[in-house]
Amino acid sequence: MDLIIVESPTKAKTISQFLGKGYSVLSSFGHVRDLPSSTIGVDTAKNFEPKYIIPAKAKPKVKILKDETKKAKEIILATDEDREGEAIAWHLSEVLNLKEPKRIVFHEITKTAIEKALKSPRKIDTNLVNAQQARRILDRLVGYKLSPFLWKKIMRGLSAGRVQSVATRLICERENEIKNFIPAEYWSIEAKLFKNKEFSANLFAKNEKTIEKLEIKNKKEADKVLQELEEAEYIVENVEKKETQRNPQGPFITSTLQQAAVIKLNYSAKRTMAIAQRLYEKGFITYHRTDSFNLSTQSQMAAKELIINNFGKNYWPGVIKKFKTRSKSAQEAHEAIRPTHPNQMPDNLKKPAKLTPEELKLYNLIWQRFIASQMASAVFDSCSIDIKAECYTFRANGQTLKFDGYLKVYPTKFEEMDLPKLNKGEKIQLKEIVPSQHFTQPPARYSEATLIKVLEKESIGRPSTYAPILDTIQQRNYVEKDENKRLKPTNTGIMVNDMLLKHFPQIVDIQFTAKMEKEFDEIAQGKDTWQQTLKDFYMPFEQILKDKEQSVAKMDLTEETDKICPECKGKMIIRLGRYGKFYACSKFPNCKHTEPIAKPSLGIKCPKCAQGELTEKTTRTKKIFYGCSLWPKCDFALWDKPVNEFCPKCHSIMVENKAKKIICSNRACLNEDRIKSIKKKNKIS
DNA sequence: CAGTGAGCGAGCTTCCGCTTGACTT
Repeated sequence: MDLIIVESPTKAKTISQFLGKGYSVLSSFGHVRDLPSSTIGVDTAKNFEPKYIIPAKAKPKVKILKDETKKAKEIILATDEDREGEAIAWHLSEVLNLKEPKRIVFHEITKTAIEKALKSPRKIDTNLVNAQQARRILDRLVGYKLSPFLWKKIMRGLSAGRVQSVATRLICERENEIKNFIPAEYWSIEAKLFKNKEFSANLFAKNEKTIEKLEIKNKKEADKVLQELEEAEYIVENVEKKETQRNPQGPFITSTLQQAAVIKLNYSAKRTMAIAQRLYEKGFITYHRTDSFNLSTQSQMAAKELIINNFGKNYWPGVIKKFKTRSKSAQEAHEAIRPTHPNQMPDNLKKPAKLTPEELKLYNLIWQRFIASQMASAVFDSCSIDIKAECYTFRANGQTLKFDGYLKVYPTKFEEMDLPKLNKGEKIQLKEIVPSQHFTQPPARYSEATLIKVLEKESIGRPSTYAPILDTIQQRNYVEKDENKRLKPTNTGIMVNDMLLKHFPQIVDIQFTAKMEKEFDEIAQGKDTWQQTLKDFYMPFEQILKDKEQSVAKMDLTEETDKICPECKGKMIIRLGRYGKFYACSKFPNCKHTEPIAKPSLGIKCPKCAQGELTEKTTRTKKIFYGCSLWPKCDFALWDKPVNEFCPKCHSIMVENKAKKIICSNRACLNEDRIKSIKKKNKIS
């Protein structure tokens, strides 16, 4: 029996179905070795020698692989064909002590692709492995050198890294643009016209021979134009008709799926990935962490058949549509995200409910996008009419849908406007002329969707990390979501960004990753060594770091207050401790008095001591809970937010749970209800 | 579920990219 090792257990399962008895297929669950997390694990003095360990989490998996390796005749490493996959293969061969490992690759999980791959094994690509090592070690050096710098100069627990620091920077800079934005006034002038039917045209140019673009900056200018138009005749100057096409977008890849799910379903990137994971495990979609638009020929033929059978021949474009990656850093180890069986229509999955509602919604989106990608373009009849009035030109634009094409399956918004049939020289009746004042708008804060788009464009982060990046910068409290789920920097985020921007501009440079990616490519092509690349980066970095540790002062984060210390009558100040801000006496260490900064009371008397009031508090891990203001005298506390109501049955205080339902805070009382309701249900069925 | 800062010095915080559970409500 031969042993094949892949990265994902679901992939292993699928492949073993294709191959049958002669093979055992197991998975590594991603990387099996890494640098230790407790120390830097890189000896910069010894040519950047890395120290790899098997993380505790990976140990049981590695043990299984070791045991199975002993039983197997031949070991075949079938990890993904990209930089990380090659490195995983190498780490596996090291850990499992493989003398001559066979390495195979495939880009689609189909029987033919795998059988073909098995016929042409190769050796592990050492250059590609070294490119990965350079990437890994660079990230470790940046992260584990800059973070401690921030601990020393700002406060403990902060972090910096090649990816998270740039993501934070983007959000901070957008906020600055918004803050510094000066709105500019401008005016538009619309003519409501009539010829057989009403339509409207916008003023856009003056002196049609020279075509000056017209900018109206204020009311005075607008009034002047209106005055000049008072006696004007409106005459058709030009009519242009043409057919325009709208082409379908490519099938989803991780980044575009996350963007569409935020916009169309209001799912966060994290939630989207969790749902996609389940769809993948249940066998409904192909792998969901990918940067490739490739589609298996099989799937495209299935799409063709489905399109022709369900919508008709004219909805099939006549050729198989292929989409190319725009991103230079794409590694294309997988297919695009598509339904594994295109003829599994979302509507047919509703009745015997194999999918949860959210799974079905996401599956539907993936299915539609994939099928649409293989469909014919939509066709519009568009028309542009120029109308002259005095020295001014108005333009009316119209379009009507002639053929819906792919829009039948993947609908997007468009406006239709049917203009009347007009001929050059015709005179048009003016109904009304409408001037309106506008102001230019500042750019919008990033949403998860728009930030991921920029990160991908700049080659920062990978499909497997877009969602975690968003989590990290929020968990570190650099960024938070506003009421519209848009990303805005916190004070901490701004502080850290300012510090990094001022002292380490080369690291938080938007281009930094792209530059390093070029270097990694050189290593992968054998044109440069990984040690030299790291040396070129690290030598100057180390020197700058040394200088900055000396020259940069620790930030003073204490704040003055009017509060007087009840013990020594000294002034109280606000200090920043491990668990956030607190009041401390300025006479410290002579006076050790401290007080927590209380959140406003909820106006509810403590049900336990009847003296204190309930207030919002936070645990050391920053989780919110509600406790008595007289702590430590009274230890009453709740996780859920209390409301000023009491349980009619047990008289405990009521709380609002996460589902925003008002329930009794007494667990025993609640359990009684739950048991009752379960019994009721059973009776009915 | 609840503590904090100085300094002493111990022990701890931290990166990115691959992959999924095992806890409990």
